[in-house]
Amino acid sequence: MKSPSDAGDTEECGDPFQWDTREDCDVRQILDRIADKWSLLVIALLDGRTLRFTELKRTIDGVSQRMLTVTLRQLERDGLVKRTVHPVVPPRVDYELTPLGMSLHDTIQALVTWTETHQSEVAAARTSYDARADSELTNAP
Amino acid sequence: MKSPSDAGDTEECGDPFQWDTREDCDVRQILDRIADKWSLLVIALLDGRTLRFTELKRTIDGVSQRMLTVTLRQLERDGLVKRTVHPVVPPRVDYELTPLGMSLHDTIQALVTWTETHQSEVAAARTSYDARADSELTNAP
DNA sequence: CTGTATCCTTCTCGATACTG
DNA sequence: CAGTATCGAGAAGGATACAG
Repeated sequence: MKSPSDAGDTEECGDPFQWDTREDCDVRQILDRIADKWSLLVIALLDGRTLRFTELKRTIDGVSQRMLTVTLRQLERDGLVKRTVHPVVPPRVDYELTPLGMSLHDTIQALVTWTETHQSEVAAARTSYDARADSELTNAP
Repeated sequence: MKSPSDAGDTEECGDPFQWDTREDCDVRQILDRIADKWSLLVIALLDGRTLRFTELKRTIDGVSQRMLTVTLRQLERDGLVKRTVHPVVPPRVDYELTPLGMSLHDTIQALVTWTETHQSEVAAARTSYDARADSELTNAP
């Protein structure tokens, strides 16, 4: 079901169990990029609207100016985000999703939704695991 | 500095525009974890089957023994992967998705599929971006 | 306002060696 | 086979200053 051999690509990822696990594969490179902490948040936030640099920075708690700039540049380079500079003073730069970015947004949003839905289960699992590891340390020094 | 001065701020992740962007939010923590490079691959590979440690290591090109161990421990702690130790010699440890992990797998797989489907578009966007940046450099301002 | 450039700390990650 | 432990290189990331 995950045969990547449809884009006329030269990658020999025909094996459904092996697909793109090689490091030099394009899919791996792209996956590493969009699976990025900040990229995920930016794409999730640019949900059908335009935001300015400062708005993004203010909304994403904890992001530094540098990392936001770097992230936006990467997303722009990958064709996921469109950057519009308005020649006014003070400068105004708008960011919005491209059609490609919008198609990715649906998937990203599904990931966010899953996290929101199952966060209590994950938290419970962590507590359980930590308790178990703790008792093992006590019982078997 | 994890005090976002939320004196009267409510933990309201239901807001579609603000949701979980604060760093101390559980969703952010979990998102950072599952958006991890290796976690993504492991979950994608454990698609309805059981794999041994060595099988995973051999399949995921480029992963070190250390990172695979760390990743698997995290996934086990989060309740996404079940680890089964068989008391035999030589040791045999099986890894498989838990029901919670399976529910996440669907979303992860969608992300992988998106990447496979759109990798050529992303590659084209990168080429275009690089060419544009290059010509700007040539056009010495 | 929206960056770029620089320095510097942090911490991930890989290589290696060793254990049950 | 399946880890654990340790260490060092190098990247990631934050703080700051400054420019357009």
